[in-house]
Amino acid sequence: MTMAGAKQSVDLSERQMQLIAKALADSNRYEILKKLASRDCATPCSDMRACFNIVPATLSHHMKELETAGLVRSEKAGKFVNYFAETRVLRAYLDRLKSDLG
Amino acid sequence: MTMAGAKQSVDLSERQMQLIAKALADSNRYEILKKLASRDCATPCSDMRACFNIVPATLSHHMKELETAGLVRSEKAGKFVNYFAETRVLRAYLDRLKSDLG
DNA sequence: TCATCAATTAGACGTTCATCGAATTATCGA
DNA sequence: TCGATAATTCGATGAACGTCTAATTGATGA
Repeated sequence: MTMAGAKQSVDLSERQMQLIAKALADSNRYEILKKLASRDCATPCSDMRACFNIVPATLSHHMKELETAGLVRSEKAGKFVNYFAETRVLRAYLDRLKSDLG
Repeated sequence: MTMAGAKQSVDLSERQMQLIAKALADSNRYEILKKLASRDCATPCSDMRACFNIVPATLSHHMKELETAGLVRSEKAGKFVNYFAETRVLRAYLDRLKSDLG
């Protein structure tokens, strides 16, 4: 039992560690995640299509990669989709890198 | 001017950020780096060939990738090559991720 | 209901990548 | 000097990836 009120810490599998590293290795995805993390509110899909010079299909592909890696969560809002950065997963990734490679 | 005696902090270019992420995305390279980081002493090339089920050419390729990313430094010792983990670069990478995406 | 718009999926294309065997370079000991 | 050993480089191959266009799904408002 950990401290009451503390957010559950995330445990990452080897597979997820690879997925995260791969997700961060593409500059478009990195910028997308950076933007998502900078606002801590919902960010609609179309907002990002305006920022990054990519076609909808490509953006969709990248968002899926980020979601599969666990770095991003999505919520449907009618016709639209909102995205959120999963900061806990990123933190877990950083902690793991530090403990494995520090 | 920073504190006297403090190691110079490393500034990473966008390009190097990508190279590091990509270097960490391969499981063989990750394990190699992990091994290198666990010993803080020199590790000969042949030591690693014994641990990972890789042919010399492939190991050479991975070490080059890690060196290009800046995560590893090498020193020739006669017929052999010794490798060292560049912990300062890794630390800089973690700091940068935290400040960009935290 | 139907036309419109948001987003995803499917399929294709060119590039990058991990891996290997073979050839090459470099160093050491006999 | 010469054979043996360590490591790198070269060239090839098959898989994975980023990107695009076109087709599809899903939801909204007229």
